[in-house]
Amino acid sequence: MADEKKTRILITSALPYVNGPVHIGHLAGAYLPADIYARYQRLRGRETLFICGSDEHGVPILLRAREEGVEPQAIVDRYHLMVREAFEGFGMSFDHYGRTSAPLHHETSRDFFRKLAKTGVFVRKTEAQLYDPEAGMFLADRFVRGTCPACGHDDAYGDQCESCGRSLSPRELKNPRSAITDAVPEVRDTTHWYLPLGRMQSSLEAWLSGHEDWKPNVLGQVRSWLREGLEDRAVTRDLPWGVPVPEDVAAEASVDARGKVLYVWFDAPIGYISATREWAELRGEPEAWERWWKDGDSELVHFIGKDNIVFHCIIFPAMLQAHGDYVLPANVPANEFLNLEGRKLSTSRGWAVWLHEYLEAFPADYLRYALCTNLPETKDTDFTWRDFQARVNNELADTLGNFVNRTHSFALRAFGGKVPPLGKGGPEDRTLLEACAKTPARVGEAIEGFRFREALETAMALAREGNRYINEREPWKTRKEAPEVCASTLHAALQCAATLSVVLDPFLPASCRRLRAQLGLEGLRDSGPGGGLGSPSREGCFTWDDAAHPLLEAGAPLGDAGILFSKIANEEVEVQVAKLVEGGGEGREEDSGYVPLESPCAFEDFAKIDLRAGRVVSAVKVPKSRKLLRCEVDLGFEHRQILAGVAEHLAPKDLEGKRVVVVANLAPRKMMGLVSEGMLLMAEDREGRLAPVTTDLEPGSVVR
RNA sequence: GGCGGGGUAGCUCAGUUGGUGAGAGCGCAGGAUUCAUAACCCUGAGGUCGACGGUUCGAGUCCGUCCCCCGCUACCA
Repeated sequence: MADEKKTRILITSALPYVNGPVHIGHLAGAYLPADIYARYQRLRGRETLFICGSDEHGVPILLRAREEGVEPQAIVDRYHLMVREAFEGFGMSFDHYGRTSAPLHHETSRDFFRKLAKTGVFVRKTEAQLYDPEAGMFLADRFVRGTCPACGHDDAYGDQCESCGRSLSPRELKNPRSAITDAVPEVRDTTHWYLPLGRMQSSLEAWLSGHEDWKPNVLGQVRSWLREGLEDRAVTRDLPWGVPVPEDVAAEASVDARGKVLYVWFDAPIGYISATREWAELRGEPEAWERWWKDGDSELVHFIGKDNIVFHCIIFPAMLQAHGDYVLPANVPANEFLNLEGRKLSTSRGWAVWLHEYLEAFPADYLRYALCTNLPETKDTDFTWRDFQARVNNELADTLGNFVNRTHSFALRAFGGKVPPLGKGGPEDRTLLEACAKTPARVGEAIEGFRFREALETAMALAREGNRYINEREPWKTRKEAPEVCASTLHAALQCAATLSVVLDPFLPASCRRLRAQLGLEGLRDSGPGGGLGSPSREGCFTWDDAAHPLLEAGAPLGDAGILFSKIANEEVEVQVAKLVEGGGEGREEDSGYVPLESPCAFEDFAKIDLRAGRVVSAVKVPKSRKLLRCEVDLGFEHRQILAGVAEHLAPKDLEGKRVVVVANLAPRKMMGLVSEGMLLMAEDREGRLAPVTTDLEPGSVVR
C-alpha cells in the first residue's frame, strides 16, 4: 500500500546502459511499470517527479569504442540519442532524461565521493600493479603478457600461463609487455578507495527491517546477500573513461588522481540525483532538486530488473546512508525477465525486439498494452508476436475499442452528437454507474501495490461490463419504443467510456487522450511530463478520484468519431517474426547473425597451433560442474584428458566414439580441480547450437 | 556447485495469513444477437495445481528430498 503520509513521490527507472538500443525486455522490467506508476500518481494529484537517463561509462563502452576505432563519447552520443527518442515514442513520461557524461553529473558524483572521503567513510588499499607508460594507464591482468616463471612459455597472460596452467599474478611474469602497446610495463603502486560494506551491514539491516512488505523476489535476494556477509567493494578504477576521481581528495591521500575514475556502479545511481539537479536547473529553480532527495517527506521508488537488485537495495542505499543527507528508497519493485518466443533475449545474438524498430511498425499503445498484460511481476514471462496480435485484436480492438465505438457512434446518430440525459434511470443504469464509481479505487489499489497486470485487467473488466450492459439494454430497440430509456442507456454507457478514458490513461496515454476528445471530455490533469508538478493550469483540473463520479454532463457536445485501435493482420506479425529469425545477429544494421571475423592473424602465429585428429574414448559429466564434460581422447600416440565446456549443449554420447579435431599443443589448464590437456574444436551456428568438428582419419593425423 | 525467484487448464498467466465444488484472458465447441472494428453477449468442455514423502480434521497454499527453467556467483568452448 502506498504511504499516504508522504507528500511527494520521486520515481526512477534504471539508467539504460547505452552500448546498444533498448528492447522490449528493458521495457517490461524497468520502464513500462514505472511510467504507468508515474502517470497514475500525477493523475491522483500527487506531486510527482519521474527521472531517468543514460548510463554512459564503464568498460564495455570503452571496448566497443576501441573496436570501432572511435572515441567512447561517439558511442554514447549515438545511443543516448537513439534511446531517448525511442523512449519518447513509447510514451515514457520522464520529467527529465539525463546522461552520466554530463558535466553536472561529473560534478555531482565527485561531490558525493568527496563527502564520503572527507567524512572517513572509505578505506584505501594500495597494491602494486603494472603500468603502461605509452598508453598512460594501468593494465588489467589480462592486458599483460610475458614469459611464465614456471615453464618458460613466452606468451603467458598476466593472470595465468596457458602452457602450464599455473595461476599467476602479472608481476611474476618475466619480460612483461603490454598487450595494448607492447611497451614494457612499469611496476607502480596504485591506490583505490573501497566502500566498507562489511561495517555498514548492521545499519543497512536496520533500515531494511522496515521494509518487510517489499516484493518477495527482492527481499529474497537481499537477505541472501546479507546472510553471506557483505564485503568491501572498490569504488575506483584505473581507466581512461569515466568520472575522474577528485584531485583534492587524491592529493590529501597523497595519491596521483590521473587515470583514476569512479567505478561505474558508483557513479551510475548518482545519475538519478544529477538528472534531478539538471531538471531543477532547466526549470530555473536550481535548488528545487533538494526537496526530492533530502526532504523526509519524499518517497523514492526505484523501478529495475532483477539483475539490478543488489545495487539498488544494498550498495546505493549504503552510499546514501553513508552520505547522510539523502532519503533512502521506499520501495524497489524489481521485475523478473521477459523472454521472446520462448527464448531469453540476447543483445549479442540479436534475439530481441528493438523499441525503435517496433515503433516503425505499430503504435506505442499496442505494445504498452500487450506488455502490461504479461509483465514478469512474479516470474519470467514470454512475449510472442502471436500473443501480441491476439491481445491487440481481441482485447484492445474488440473489447475496448468496439465498446467505445458502438457507444459513441450510436450517441452521435441518435442524440444529435450530445450527451443524452440520464432521466430517471433504471436499476440497470445505476448498476453500471456504480461499477464505474468503484473502478478508479480498485485500479489504483492494484497500481499502488505494483500489481500492474491486475490493475489493467480490472480496468478492462469495466469495458466488458459496458459491452454486456449495452447488449442487455438493447438501445437499438428502445430508441423507438421508449426514447427516454434509450437516452438513459446511452448516458450511462458514455459515462462508462469516460471513466475508462481516465483509468486506462496510465496504460494507454495516447489512445485515452483521443478517446477523451471523442467524448468531449476536457480538464483531466496531465499524466505526462510536468503533470505532477505545481503549475497554475493544474489547479481546477479533475483527478483520478473524480472519475468515481459521472464525468459527462447531459447536453454536452460529443467529439468526432474515429477508430481507436485497428486490427493487426497476420502478414504484419509474420513480417516481425521473419525479421527475428533473419536478424539473429546483432542490433547493428547489416549484421546477419554471423559472428564477425577476428582481426587478421599472421601465418607464423597460426602455425603454432598443432591440430590433431583424435577419437573420443569416453565422455562423462564433471560432477558439480554445469558446463564441463571430461573426455578421454585417443591421439594415437597417447591418451589425453580434455575438459570440454559443452555439457549444456551436448550429451556425452554425442561425443563418445567420434573422431574429432583437437588442439593438441594447447597449454594445460586446470578447471574444477581437473587438468585439461587440449581442446576439442566445436562449430557453433547462428542459433548457438554446437557440434564437434570431426574427421574420418585415424587418431594422431595432423590437421592443417 | 552456492544463493535467490519460479514450475497451476491447449496457450499466456492470477491464486492474500492453509478450509464452501481450483480462477482470468485467449483458443476451442454450442447458442443468442445485429447498435458496433465479421465486433459484442450467454453456456460448455478442459487441470491427479513439477515429482515423491511428511505435518494437519483439511494443503496449490506449511516442512523435507529430488527434477526442470531464470538471475547473481563460482571454473565460462
